Parts: sequence; structure tokens; C-alpha cells
Amino acid sequence: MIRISKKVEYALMALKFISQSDNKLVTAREISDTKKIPYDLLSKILQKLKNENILLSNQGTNGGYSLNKRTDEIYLYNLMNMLDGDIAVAECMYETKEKDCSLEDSCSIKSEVAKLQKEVEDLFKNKTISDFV
Amino acid sequence: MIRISKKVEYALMALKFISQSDNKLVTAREISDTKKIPYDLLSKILQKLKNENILLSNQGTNGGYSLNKRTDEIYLYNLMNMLDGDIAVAECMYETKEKDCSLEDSCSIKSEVAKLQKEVEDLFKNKTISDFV
DNA sequence: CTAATTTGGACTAATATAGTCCTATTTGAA
DNA sequence: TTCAAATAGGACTATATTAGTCCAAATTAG
Ligand code: SF4
Ligand code: SF4
Repeated sequence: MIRISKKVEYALMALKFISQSDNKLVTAREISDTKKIPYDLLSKILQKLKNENILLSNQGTNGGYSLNKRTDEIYLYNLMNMLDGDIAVAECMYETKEKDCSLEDSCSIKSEVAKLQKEVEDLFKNKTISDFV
Repeated sequence: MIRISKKVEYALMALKFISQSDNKLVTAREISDTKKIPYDLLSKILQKLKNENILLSNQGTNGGYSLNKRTDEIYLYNLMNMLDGDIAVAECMYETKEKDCSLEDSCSIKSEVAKLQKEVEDLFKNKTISDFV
């Protein structure tokens, strides 16, 4: 399936939301409530984005999140990478050789699949979050 | 995950194989053996391609498959469509409204996701099987 | 101290993909 | 006219991925 995961969609919505409430800290609860995103799942996503230095966080009462980068500095490709792991159109295309296709020896389409991989990558590398806000 | 399914990979390999054994009928068993593709699964795929008029089939002893179209007439997009169903980068992007995203009301990224959908579609619509043989 | 909030591990549920099993039908040839 | 090679196709199981939940800890303003 050629699919953007819910995690990425939720991240995009959250980033849009945060980018639009200028400077004020935004809580996971606020985003979850207004965007109807499952709270626990959203929390994980925001934590991840914080660990990846996309967001800044403040703990405790009156805490919340704020952007740590301009939206045009955040690439969709990287966002997908952070949240869903390696982007690979086929098993043999993982950068980290964690997966290994058993057909690699007899495979007659690998080089063409690699081309496709490049094109898909480029598509997502040429989009930033600013395209979504 | 942004992924070409095994079904589609198997179909590509099979079509390449058939296109390269000119005019002689090719059996599912031959392809399965030389390409190490699970026989039953491959059979289903070839049957599907036959029903979609990509292949011609002859039953019985000495039977097998042959191409019914030029490789440059078979679009990757359609192949994926036949084997895996609708291509949709998000739940709300299915042509047939079989799926329905519960967030559609509060969603703030739908139009941008639609743009992405278009771009992904175009990428696959601009590739034919001849790019793989 | 307490309530609001982030942090984060572990788990479960739902869905999609991949693969298997079995039986029927067709057909050329011994 | 029987047999074996092949396609046809339904029903099922297994595996992997994605989505979502639960719980407990740490932080901090008031
Ligand atoms: S080796 Fe061939 S079959 Fe295996 S994942 Fe790569 S392209 Fe697909
Ligand atoms: S969240 Fe928005 S973009 Fe994603 S599927 Fe639902 S409506 Fe479409």
C-alpha cells in the first residue's frame, strides 16, 4: 500500500496547529481535543518530535510544546522517517540492512525498483511542512 | 508505509519473464521455479492478469500464458490497482467511498494530502511495464 | 501539597499483506 | 478413454504492520 501513516497525518496536523498559535505553548490535550486525535498516541508523537528537535517542550503545569524549527526547515521525508522508520518501496531498499529479501538472487527488477525508490524519495524530500500549513 | 506489494513485484517479474520468452507459452510453474515465487500466489496473480486482459491463457496440457498487450501499454498504476486495489495515500482518498476517515470534519490537511495523492498517482501513471523489462 | 502536564515502557487490537490448501475444470496425448 | 499437465478459483491461515490503550513516573506552577 502506498500510504501516509496516521502518525504522520497526526504530526502534520499538530505541527500546523502549533505553528498557528504563535508563541503560546500548546498542550497535547488541546490538540487532541480540537483535532480529535487519540490523546495517548498524539503524546507519543509529540515526544518523538521533541526528541528529534522539531519541537521544544515544557513540563509541568502550564507546560506544552512550541516549534523549534521553521516549518520550511522540516522535510516531510524526515518526518516520515522519524515516525515510521525507513522509507523503502521494497524489502531490499532499506538503508539499514535489517531486512533481507529472499528473492534477491533471482530478482530481475531490483535496479528498476531502485529507480522508483529514488523517485519516491525525491517526492517526499521536496516537500516541507510549510506546504501543509 | 510507502511500499510496492509483493504481489506487484511478482507480477512485474512474471510479465518480464513472459515478455522475454517470445511467443512461446509460459507456465506458472516455470516462472515460479526460476524466480522462486510461491506457486499458488503466483497462480492467483496470473489469473487476475488474465481476467484483466493483460495476459492470454491456455488451459490444459501444454497450456500457459502469453502477453495480450505491449509492455508499454501496461501502466504500473493500473497493475497496482488491479492487484492491491485503490491507491490512496490516506483513508479519505479512496475513489470508491468504501473507507471513511472519522477525522474528516476536524481535518486541517486534507487539501494538501489531496495534492500529494495527485503527485503519487502521476508518478505511477507515468511508468509502464516496459520500464521494468 | 496538588493538579496539570510531559515522559516513556509495555501491552493489545485492528488491519493489511503474504502465503497455503484443496478441489474443480480443461485439454493434449498415450 | 484414461491420465497427466495445466489453468481456475474459493476458503483458509499466518505474519507483519499500523493504530490505539494502559499505566506509572517525573516535572513544575501555584
Ligand atoms: S530483491 Fe527484488 S523481489 Fe526482493 S525486494 Fe528487492 S525488488 Fe523486491
Ligand atoms: S485525517 Fe484528514 S487527510 Fe487523513 S484521512 Fe482523515 S480526512 Fe483524510
